[in-house]
Amino acid sequence: MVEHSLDHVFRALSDPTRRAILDRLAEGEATVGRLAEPFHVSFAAVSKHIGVLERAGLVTREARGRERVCRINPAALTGARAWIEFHERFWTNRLDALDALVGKTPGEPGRTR
Amino acid sequence: MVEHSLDHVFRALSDPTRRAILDRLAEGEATVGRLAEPFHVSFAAVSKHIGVLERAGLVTREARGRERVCRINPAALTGARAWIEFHERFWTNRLDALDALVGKTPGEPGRTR
DNA sequence: GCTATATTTAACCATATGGTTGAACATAGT
DNA sequence: ACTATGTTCAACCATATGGTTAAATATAGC
Repeated sequence: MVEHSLDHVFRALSDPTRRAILDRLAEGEATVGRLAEPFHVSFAAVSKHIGVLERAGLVTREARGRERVCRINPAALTGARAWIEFHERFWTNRLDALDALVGKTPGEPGRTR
Repeated sequence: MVEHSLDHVFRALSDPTRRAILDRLAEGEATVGRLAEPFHVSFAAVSKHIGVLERAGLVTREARGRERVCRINPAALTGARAWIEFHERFWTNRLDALDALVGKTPGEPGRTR
């Protein structure tokens, strides 16, 4: 429900390691330790990455004993998807409309007016 | 067409100024100069931002005389949207399935087993 | 050719990012 | 209580980012 800032969500998604962490989390919840295993970076680095994901609202960390269990929060993605969907559609329509207006089949490069 | 790296696309979208530039471009093509007007940042800064968007494949710059006309390239968004859609759906299904399995209505925090 | 305009490039600055290692903290297990 | 384990925090480093201003480049127009 919290409004997850597009800034943070997009930023979080822009790193391949973080996307891989999300991929892994998609297979089910996991502790930080297990999340770190497949990556060649240090434990602390993964912890930081998870921090970024957490701040973006994409994952939650729950203390379970001395471990921290991470889970995914799909809701945090809806804002980002909505933004993209809207613009993708809007732009495409716009460009189609322009092309229709000009009656343009692509390939008149350098039209100077 | 070109495979626009998710890294670059998400990164480009993570900045509010750049998203605003895209919004503005959605209203139609515009020169760098006109794009820079509404923003309080310097001309060069906007030029750089456009460079980022261009490298991500989100906009194209075409030289028209001494001006550069920027246009939007919606196709560059499809990869990002696909990623989000897939994961959003996948995760949601997963979590639903888990909840169904456990017959769990949320609210048993700190379950130690 | 000279000058004005549009844009990029270069040099620079402050801060953020992603990475490291090692210390600190919290809990499990003996 | 002690020790081992899981995780975070702190300090640090290199590089990237977003911003600036000033110089360089390219074209338009006289």
